[in-house]
Amino acid sequence: MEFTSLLNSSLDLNSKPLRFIDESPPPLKQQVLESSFIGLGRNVVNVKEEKGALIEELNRVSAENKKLTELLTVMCENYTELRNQLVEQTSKNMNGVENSNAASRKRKAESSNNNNNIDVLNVGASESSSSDEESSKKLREEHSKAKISRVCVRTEASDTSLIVKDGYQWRKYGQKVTRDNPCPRAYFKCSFAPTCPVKKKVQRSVEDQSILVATYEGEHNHPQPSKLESNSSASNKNSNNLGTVPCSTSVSSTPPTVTLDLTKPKTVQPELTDVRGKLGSPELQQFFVEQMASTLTKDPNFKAALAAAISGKFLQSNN
DNA sequence: CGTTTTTGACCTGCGC
DNA sequence: GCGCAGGTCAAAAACG
Repeated sequence: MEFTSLLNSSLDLNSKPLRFIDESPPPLKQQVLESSFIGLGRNVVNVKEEKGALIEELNRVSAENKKLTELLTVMCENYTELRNQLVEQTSKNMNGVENSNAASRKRKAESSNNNNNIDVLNVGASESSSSDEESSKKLREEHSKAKISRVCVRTEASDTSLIVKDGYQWRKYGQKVTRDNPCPRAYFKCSFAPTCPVKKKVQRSVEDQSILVATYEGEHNHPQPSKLESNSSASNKNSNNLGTVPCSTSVSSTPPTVTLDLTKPKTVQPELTDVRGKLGSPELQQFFVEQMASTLTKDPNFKAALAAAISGKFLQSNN
């Protein structure tokens, strides 16, 4: 079930379509022109009626504008609050809570699965179900060495780079074209600390090439560079990373991994619908807020009402 | 000049 | 043992 269908973002603010934009000027001018051909007395009466109607309309628009402003304020507050919760939660995870629950998955399954998004959501779900004792033993050894997590990042379609801004500093050490994906896979090592064992693989999704699939192996043995920089300097040259802090922390959270859009914060993330069952999780809460904002901004009625309200406000202030 | 990226070569694991 | 595919190395190039 599509979330957008649950949320009727159309506030019906435009049930009485405003006529300040596009439509209104011609009728007004037309009326004025027409009235100029009628008797002078009657013209004055028309102007007065018109003025009254306009004032009434302006009052209504002002009320709507106020409602909208309040709604937006509440939404912004909720968003900020949820975002802070997410940052708190994820920063806790970063401080070692996650260490006790090292996610694991089969390398073979990882490479053989073409559907990255589905893989992402199922990561770590059935790792120990293998009947092969030897392979599971190997897996356990592998898992004890490195924790693997995945994250999908939506990028601009025109963006051909394999760069995922997650707040860390990476050095590319290789690139390879894999068999099941025509897009090359890039290999990165964490270059912030020389001893940091974390590696990252980035490859575009086969199905949707605007989605970058980043696979992280291992855990950072140093704090996140972007956080340090943001603490030390306000004019951070890597200011892009600041916005991705909550996202990058979720990168290293335990699976299921969520898909995050680092470039379009308000874009709908359908992948998240599969984890909808986790009501109350910070990711989901943020998703809902983003979903609402997205739906509102995409709704033509909302836009029209907002534009009308703003123009109405201008007209009112001019009067 | 130091760092990062590129890219072909090489290594390793796995299936047959 | 051979071939294939994924992963890594390292020299050269590019960049700031």
